[in-house]
Amino acid sequence: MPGAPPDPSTHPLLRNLNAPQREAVCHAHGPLLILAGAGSGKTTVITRRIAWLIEEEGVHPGSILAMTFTNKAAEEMRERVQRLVSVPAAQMWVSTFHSFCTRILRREGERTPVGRDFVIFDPADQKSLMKQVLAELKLPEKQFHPKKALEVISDFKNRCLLPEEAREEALDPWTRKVLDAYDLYQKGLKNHRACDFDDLLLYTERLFRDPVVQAQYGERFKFILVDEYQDTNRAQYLLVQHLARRHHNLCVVGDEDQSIYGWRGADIRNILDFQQDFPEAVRIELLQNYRSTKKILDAASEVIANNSQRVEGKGALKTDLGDGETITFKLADEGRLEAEWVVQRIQELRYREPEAKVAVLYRANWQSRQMEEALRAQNLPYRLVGGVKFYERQEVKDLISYLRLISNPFDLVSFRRCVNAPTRGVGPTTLGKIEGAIPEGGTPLEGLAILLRAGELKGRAQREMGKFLELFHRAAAEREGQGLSGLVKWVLQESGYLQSLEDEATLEAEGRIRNLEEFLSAAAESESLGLRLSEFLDRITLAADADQVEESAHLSLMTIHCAKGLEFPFVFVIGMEEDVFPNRNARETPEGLEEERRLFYVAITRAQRRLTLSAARRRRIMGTEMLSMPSRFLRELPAEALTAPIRWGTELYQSGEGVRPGSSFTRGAGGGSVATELQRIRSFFDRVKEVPAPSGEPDGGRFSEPAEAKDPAAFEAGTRVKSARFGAGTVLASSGRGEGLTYTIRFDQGGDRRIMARFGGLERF
DNA sequence: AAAAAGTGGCTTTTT
DNA sequence: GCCACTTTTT
Repeated sequence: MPGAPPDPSTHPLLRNLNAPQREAVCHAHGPLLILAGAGSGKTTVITRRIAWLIEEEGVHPGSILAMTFTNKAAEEMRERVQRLVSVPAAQMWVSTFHSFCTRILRREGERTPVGRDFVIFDPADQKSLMKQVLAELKLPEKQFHPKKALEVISDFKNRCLLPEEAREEALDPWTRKVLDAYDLYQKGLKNHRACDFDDLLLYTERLFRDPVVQAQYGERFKFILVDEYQDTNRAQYLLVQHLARRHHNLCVVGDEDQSIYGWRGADIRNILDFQQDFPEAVRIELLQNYRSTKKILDAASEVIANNSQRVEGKGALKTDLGDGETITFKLADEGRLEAEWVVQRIQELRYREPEAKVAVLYRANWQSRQMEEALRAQNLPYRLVGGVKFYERQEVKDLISYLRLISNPFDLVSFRRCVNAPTRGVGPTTLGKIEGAIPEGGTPLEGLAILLRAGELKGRAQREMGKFLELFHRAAAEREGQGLSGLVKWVLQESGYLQSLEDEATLEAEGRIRNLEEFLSAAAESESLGLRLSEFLDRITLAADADQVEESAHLSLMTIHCAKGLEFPFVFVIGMEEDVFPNRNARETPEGLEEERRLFYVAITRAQRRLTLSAARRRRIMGTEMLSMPSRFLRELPAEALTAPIRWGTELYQSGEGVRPGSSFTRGAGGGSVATELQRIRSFFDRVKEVPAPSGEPDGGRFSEPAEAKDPAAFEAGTRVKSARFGAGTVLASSGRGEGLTYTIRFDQGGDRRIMARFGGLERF
């Protein structure tokens, strides 16, 4: 209570906290910005602050709202708060933005276009609907990729713009066409009574524009907390503004250096401008790091110092954990060898510390494959996070489509899926008839019933469709009668889906049955939590990769995005190569590059004791052998980070201070433009063939082997060539042979092209 | 209509 | 290299 500050040595909620942490915990009223550096005990501070509000300020748990980005983070937060307080914390609203919005829309949903019994479309459903839309608009998929269109639409939605509003912006003709698709896509969603992920935020934000609704929820949530504030997009930002307008008790926690979701519409300015939004805001910096040793932290600081988009006047992270080990870097000749080397290091580590927790981190999911192969070869168990998700497997999606159609009969996408799974003799023709028979504002099942009554279906289709329709009639009763898992079991039996898999009697079908059994136990678990069908469906489509991280796993493989918020004593970051990390698509713009750098910062700061980086000179990407160049981020590491200078190509390469005199590498990515930076790297690459590779170099020395060395006339990767049409360039890779021999060439004037040897008129240059 | 065989296209990152 | 999509065969 107000008055003399509690004695930190006696109050349990302040025990073992440093000064700024204590300040943050005790701050109750008014806007608060907590800049929480990596490993600064953020979660402890957040949970204790909530506990403080409840215990010391007498705040009712039901008037506290906390937003996170993953379900796992939400659950952890709730549990930890519960352990600190004496009253039940169940009434606290702790959830992801998306779950929060779902909850609101299910209460207030009669005011949105989709009502309250909507389904949530996952990306696959979205794509399926978008394809229909594009076909209807006669937009060729060649120019209008469904995925691309959806991305553009998602950008608009994240900025809270509906089609009509988006149209007011100055747009190129292509985007205008996409807006037509947006319009029709929204209508399609409405017909399906469906929301996509972005709609959840968009509709809720619209709802809160209504002063009455805003007052209602604004009054209710007296204390609002947003975690990972740097990752909020415009819609989330506005949502929070609406809710906080009444009480101004808004606490946001974040770290602009860990903003890595710009591609999903996150706007780093939200956190950079918080103090402008709330001039009375108190700002607290948590800079004491309790996770990593000094060398790791120094490396992180040096790397991130190259970014310009940062909070002004923020201090640097400190640690008391000692200098620790030097960061090491391994350059392997080839991707497979890189993976094998990492596995070997892990085995050595295991020998000394059998219980050591290790993570292998990478930029993109495809990089896990070689690691997995190498791990399997050594029989090392590992846990893979992300990749092909459980709920995206074919058989699981099939089963879900039944459940969704039971839950929401307007869902045509699900209808299309389950109507012929297992095969019931319904092809495109029959499906077209059914869809044509759907009455205005009716459901696909009604359409089917009409068709059957009219005797339009013959033979197998007629028999099977009769049974199919009956299934859904009986489902209503089943849904009441038995629990969730009972319903799932019933659907598996009655639909004949399980039977058809059993009949297949293949190894693959067996695996699918096992997956369905796993799904069944997921349903049973949700049932025991008292979830209803629609809530269960929400839960599984809003489940994130990061939710399945098992902290108990001894060896985890995951993307850096998935690793955010986690820590491991031993961390490997693989694939430290240009075009892999930083990713090829991100390096073109300064913002993209800065985000990649933040991603690297996140990767580094996951490590507690030892950080190991690795790269490969050569690797197969998309089936073709590619040469790689060192990631520019390697150069941004402190000079001593690389234990010894290494050779990459013909250059002597060392981090921190550029390379030996005369090299094309110089320091300072922060300064030069992207173009000059690229030019530098390109010229480095071009020099490769000019100098003969030194021999006796333990790391191999040679820049590369020819990708496919069989044709005597073939150009090796790295060869300078001239094309009549495109001028001079450097061979990056070759594929195919004989007539089909094709080179990938990076031309000096810009752009990579694939050119067939027999047409290209290529000559050595 | 369903299964098998062939072709092209392309991969960040995810709630 | 893999997967989604298309064409061919049954």
